[in-house]
Amino acid sequence: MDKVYEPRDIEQRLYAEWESRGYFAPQGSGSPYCIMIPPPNVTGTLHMGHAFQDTIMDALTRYHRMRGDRTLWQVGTDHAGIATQMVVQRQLDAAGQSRTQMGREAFVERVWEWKAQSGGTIARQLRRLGASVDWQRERFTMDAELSRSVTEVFVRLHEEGLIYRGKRLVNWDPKLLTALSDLEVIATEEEGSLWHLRYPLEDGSGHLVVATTRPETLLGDSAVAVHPDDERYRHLVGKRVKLPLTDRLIPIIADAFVDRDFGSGCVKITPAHDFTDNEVGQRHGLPLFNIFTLDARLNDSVPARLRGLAREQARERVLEELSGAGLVERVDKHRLMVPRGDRSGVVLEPLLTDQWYVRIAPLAGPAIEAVEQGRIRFVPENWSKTYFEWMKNIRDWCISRQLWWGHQIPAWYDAAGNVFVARSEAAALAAARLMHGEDTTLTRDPDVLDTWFSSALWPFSTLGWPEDNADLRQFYPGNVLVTGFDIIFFWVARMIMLGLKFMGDVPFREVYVHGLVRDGEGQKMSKSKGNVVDPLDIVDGISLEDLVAKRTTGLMQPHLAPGIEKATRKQFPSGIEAHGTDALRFTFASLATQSRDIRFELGRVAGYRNFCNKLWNAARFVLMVCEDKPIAAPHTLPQGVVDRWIRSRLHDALAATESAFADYRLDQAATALYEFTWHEFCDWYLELSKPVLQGDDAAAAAATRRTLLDVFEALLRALHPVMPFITEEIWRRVAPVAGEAGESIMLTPWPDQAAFMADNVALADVEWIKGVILGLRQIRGEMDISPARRLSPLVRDAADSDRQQFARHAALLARLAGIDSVKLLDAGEAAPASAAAVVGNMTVLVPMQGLIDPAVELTRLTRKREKNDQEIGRARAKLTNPNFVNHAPPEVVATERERIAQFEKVNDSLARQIQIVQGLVTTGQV
RNA sequence: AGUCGCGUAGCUCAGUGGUAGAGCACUUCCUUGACAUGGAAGUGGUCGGUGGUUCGAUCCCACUCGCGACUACCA
Repeated sequence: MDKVYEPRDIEQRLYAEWESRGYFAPQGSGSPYCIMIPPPNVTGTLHMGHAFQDTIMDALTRYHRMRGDRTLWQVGTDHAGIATQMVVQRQLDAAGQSRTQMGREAFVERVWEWKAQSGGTIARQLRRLGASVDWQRERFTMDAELSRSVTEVFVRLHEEGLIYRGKRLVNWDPKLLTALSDLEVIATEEEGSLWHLRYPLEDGSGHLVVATTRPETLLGDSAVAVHPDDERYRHLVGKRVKLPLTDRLIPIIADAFVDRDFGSGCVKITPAHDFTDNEVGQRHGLPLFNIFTLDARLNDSVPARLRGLAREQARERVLEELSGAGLVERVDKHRLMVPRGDRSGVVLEPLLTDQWYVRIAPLAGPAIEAVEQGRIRFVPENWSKTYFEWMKNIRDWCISRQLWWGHQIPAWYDAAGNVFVARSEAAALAAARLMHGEDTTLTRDPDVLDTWFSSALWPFSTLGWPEDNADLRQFYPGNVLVTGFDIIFFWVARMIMLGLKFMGDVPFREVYVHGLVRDGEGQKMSKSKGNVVDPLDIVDGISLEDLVAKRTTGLMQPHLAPGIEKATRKQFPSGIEAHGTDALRFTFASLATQSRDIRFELGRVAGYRNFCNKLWNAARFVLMVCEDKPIAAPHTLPQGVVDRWIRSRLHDALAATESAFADYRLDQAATALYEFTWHEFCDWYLELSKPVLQGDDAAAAAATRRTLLDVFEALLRALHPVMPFITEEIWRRVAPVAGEAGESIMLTPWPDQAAFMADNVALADVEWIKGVILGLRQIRGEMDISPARRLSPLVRDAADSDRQQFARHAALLARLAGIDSVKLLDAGEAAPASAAAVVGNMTVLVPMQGLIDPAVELTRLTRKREKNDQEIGRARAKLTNPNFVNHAPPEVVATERERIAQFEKVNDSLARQIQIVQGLVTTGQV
């Protein structure tokens, strides 16, 4: 084995093997365990959020597979309607082609080509991460089978009256020329103005002042509203004003929604272009004046001179004309919430159009109950509040999009505009002809469904629904959904609603909501900020030049490139080193806390790369001392205290890891395993084993080899869910030596705690050994005594048990503490001038012999005593407080008394020692 | 406006009603046959502030300051 772990070649080779041997498919007869991957955009690429999420899911999947569950991690991709269509459209633009010229069929064909070309990227990237998804079952939301599910759901919902078509105000994207759902609207606070406009009263007796942030929509006003109790305007209610720039007379109405303290207290009502106004309009039976075209220009309903103006120009012109007429009273600066499309970024326009909607209330009720009743559990629990908050105020879901890429709505119209919703065109036609005659012809609704409509079916459409089959029965409901909080509404809630509706059961039992990965400064990673890190660049490494190129090409706003380049060069002066997949995965696991934001820092990955290397070298050691050497038979219980100790510690580490997995606390699992591997197994056990392995007792050495192999092999398995590659690579070398059969660590069972006994006696003994070693190391460390220098310490106040321990562990102490001999002093026996370490009830003395500066030793001892004094002070304060003694639980009081006794004992020794050393310092003798 | 979250070592974060932890960084020493991507020792924190509950609060409660996210029809 190489001295340094080199993941590069190992990872891809192992993954190919796993996949080709079919290890990822559900196996065995254990209870089913299923995770549905949140399907990434088929033409997308893997980002840090994916990598984080996939690491969590893979760790859970591998863990459950090892626990014997019949495990399925369902993989697949999403067609991502708007996003994908935009990408292809941009490609066409660049090539000087136009979508509309091309026609629908050719365009859709073109998108499929793009999918074929780029669709494999994210799958390849998933493989590099080690994701143990079952590729045999890979699905795509526009596969024939899944499309069939979509149609089926649509038709059934329509039959039940839960899908309807209606002309309503909808969030319209004037750039993409499609309707959007409420969730696709990003409300941003922006700087704007509040214009105070004068609307002349019909009778010429003056004017009303109306405050608005959108003066151009004045052309579509139907009324002016005031609060019914507003004394200033009460007498005007029922009268009319002359709408400026038009000849229309509009009424002054009273409605309690008006806030008297905002603006002038008078609101213009534009029912065709504002959601609130629309409701007011309905309440008061006001007419709707649509003044915009689909691309947000003024239409023919406005005065001829204004027609065709884009809404921004329209605003200018309207204001010009109003000020010309003296109708602008004043303009205030005003911060307002502006609705923008989450894809296009342009300001959305509430527009009156025909769209399809899902009547959501009947679906939301059961979905709320499912969570209330605990049939679905959010982890962390808090997210259920967010879920309830939204679900209880949910509004009908606009599901039609004026796009070409997606599931076309299964609705057909005859010439008279009658609509036929059916599973196929033939069925629609049959129905139409039955009703309206044999010569009826149909045209299909051109719209497609919101991408999230098909995503909502993912937990059952991927398993073959509406067919009934074994997979569906086994793997629905899934066990856990792993997702970010950003799509609780978009996806989680909708899966719950439709799962309950069509499967009669929840789609998953638990929803594990993880945090969002941000950069080291806490900024969201985005291409335009230039702070994106490709997870595979952390795995494989990347040169600075390549990184700069990657970050600065293909920018939507090319002018940002220089800034991005500069920042990148500063942050990564020499590019990014290769860290390997396992190091990255371990990093993600360690970051999987319950916090909402996760700051990703490369330094952390480097730390875990070092951890991989540590494990690698532990393997080298284990192999070196075990290969071709006598090894005790498996299942022989070790007698050596150190062997028993490490087994007991592994027992605890496994318990901690298991409970961490059960709680979705991968950070705690990672910590438990890291801690055990590095600070117990490597730092102590490997060192403590050396004297035995090199000693004369062949039987003891063979027994230690057994434990070494047992513990290490089990450790590899415990680490495998998080670090699949390195553990597999090492396991294949170690398993044969350990006498373990099997092709792959992937197929081994999760280590059994019962095989590693808890052993309190061994724990106490090793604590004693460590105490002596640490005490001596401290003296060495602080006195700068060379490790090469052997010591011959003396021990004062040794009890019989201490004597026995010294005798038993002489070889260990000789090696780890670097001591030649130990002399146990009798009571009252004089000692030479020494540095001292208090260990339990005894004091270990290292004769100074010119090695030790008494002054330094004096400071050291004094500092120790001061610390102890603080503890004693605090403990005494408690114990002298009668309230504490009377009210605190007796065991707490007892512990406190013990502590104080212990500290005092130590301080007695220290005081004695300080006195001696003090003497040396003042006399200058050593 | 409403809902939720965060504030702990220089940095990034765990954590607990009774003794405050990790990683990185920092200081000193060490090329000891697993590992310098290493080993040993060490420095560093009135746990945002105030008040309350309690024998005891970093932890529970209230208020407050600072930051953030989400939801929402103040034109």
